[in-house]
Amino acid sequence: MEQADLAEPKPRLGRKRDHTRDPEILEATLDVLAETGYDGMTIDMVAARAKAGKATLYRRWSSKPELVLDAVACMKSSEIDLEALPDTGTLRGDLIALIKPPNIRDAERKLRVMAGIVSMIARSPELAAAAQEALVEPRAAANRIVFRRAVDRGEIPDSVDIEQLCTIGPALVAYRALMLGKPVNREFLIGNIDHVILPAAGVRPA
Amino acid sequence: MEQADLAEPKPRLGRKRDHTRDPEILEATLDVLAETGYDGMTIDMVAARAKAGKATLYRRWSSKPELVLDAVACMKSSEIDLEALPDTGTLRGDLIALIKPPNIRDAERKLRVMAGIVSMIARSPELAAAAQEALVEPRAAANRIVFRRAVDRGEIPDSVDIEQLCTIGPALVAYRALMLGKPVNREFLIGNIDHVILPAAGVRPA
DNA sequence: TATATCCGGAACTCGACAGTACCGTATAGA
DNA sequence: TCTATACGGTACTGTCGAGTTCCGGATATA
Repeated sequence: MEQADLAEPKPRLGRKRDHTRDPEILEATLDVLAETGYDGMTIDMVAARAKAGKATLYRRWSSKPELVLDAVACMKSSEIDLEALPDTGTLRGDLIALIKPPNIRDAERKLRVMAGIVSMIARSPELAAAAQEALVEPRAAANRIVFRRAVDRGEIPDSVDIEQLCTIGPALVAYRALMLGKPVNREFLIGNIDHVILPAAGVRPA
Repeated sequence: MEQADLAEPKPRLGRKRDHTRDPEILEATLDVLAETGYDGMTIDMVAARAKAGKATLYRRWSSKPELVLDAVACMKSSEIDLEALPDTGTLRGDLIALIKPPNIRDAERKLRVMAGIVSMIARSPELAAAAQEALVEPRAAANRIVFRRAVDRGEIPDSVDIEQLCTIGPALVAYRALMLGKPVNREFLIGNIDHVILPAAGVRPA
C-alpha cells in the first residue's frame, strides 16, 4: 500500500543532521543577542561563535527571526527548580533565599536578552509570547509559590493580589538595570523585599 | 587685525536656516522612533514625515545617532509642570491627581520611544544620559515633590527612602507595558498606588 | 562501494540604508 | 541685482548583512 509516508517522517538517505549542535547554536545566538541586540546581531557572528557554518544554521532555521524566536523559547532551561524552592518558614526568608549568585547571573543574562529584543516585541506577537514564557513566567512562577505558601500559613492576608505581588520584584529589577543602568546587587534586592514587597504583601515591619 | 572671528559666530551670507523647523523634525524623529525602533527608523522616513529634504536633516545633524540623541534630549518639553503639581492634602490624592489622560498619553509615547532605544542605551552612554534626563528624571521629580510634602506634613515617616519610592510607579508601568505587553489603564495605576506604593510609603491602609 | 546528505567554510547575489551630490527654487545680505 | 546659502526632492555611492551556492571532506544507508 505505502499509504502516505505520514508514519515515515524521515526515510532519508545520507549523513544525518547532528542535533547535538542545536543547543550550542542557540546558546551562541543568545550570547550575541545579549551583547549586541537583535539588529546588531548577524548570522555570521552566531555561526562564528558556535564554530559552525552559516549554511548549517540555515539548514535548521529558515531565517534570522526564526532562529531568535527558537533561541528565546528554548531559554527556559537553566531555571529555578520549582520542586526545590527554599522553604524557610517565613516569606522574607524564602524571598531572600531566592537571591543566590546563580539566580542573579541567570537573571542578568535574561535582562540583556530582553533588552536586545524589547523593540521587536511590539511588532512580533510570537516573539512576545516566547519572551513572556521563557523570561517572565518562570520567575513569576517561583514567586507565586512562595507567596501562596505565605497565604496558606496565614502570614499574609489572603486578600492580597498574588499576581500583582509577583511582578513587583522583576519590575523593579528590570527598571533599574535597563532604564537606570544601575547595578542590581544583593543590597538593592534586599531593600526591595523589605521596603516594597513585604509592605505590599501586608507584612508588619519587624 | 581681524583678530579671529570668535566674536562673530555667523557673519554668513545668503538665505538663513529656518530654525523653526527643528522642533518639527525632532518630533517626526520621535514619532518614527516610537513606531519602528532605532534600527527600523530610516532618515528617509523622518524626512518624509517632517516634509523635509534629507539634505536639510544632514545640514543640521551630522548623523543618525546625533539626530536621535538630540530628539531624545529635547523631549522633556510636554512635561508635568512642577510648579503646578496637585496639592490635595493627602499623598493618595496627589498621586491619583497625577493620573490624567494627558500624562498617560505622554507616558505611553515615552515608553515606546524608550523601547525603541533600550538596546542602544547599553552601548551609548550619551544616549543613556539623555534618556535618563528626558524620560526618567521628570517623572521622578514630580513624584519626589509629592512624597517630600507627605513627609513634611507627617503623613509618612521620614525614614522612608524617597528615591526608591519614586521609582516604583515608573518601574511597574514600564514592566507591564514593555515586558508584559498589557495595557496601562487607570485601574492598574490606582491599584499600584493603593497596594504597592502607599504600603511601601508606610501609609496605613484605610 | 556508490550515493545522498551532512559538516565548516568561503564566495557570491541582492536589497536596504547612511550619507553625498546635485537639481531648480526661494530668500537673505551686499 | 548679484551672490551665497537654504529649501524640498531626486539620484547616486558605498557598505553591510540576509540569504544562497558551492567547495572538499565526513558519514550514514543501500
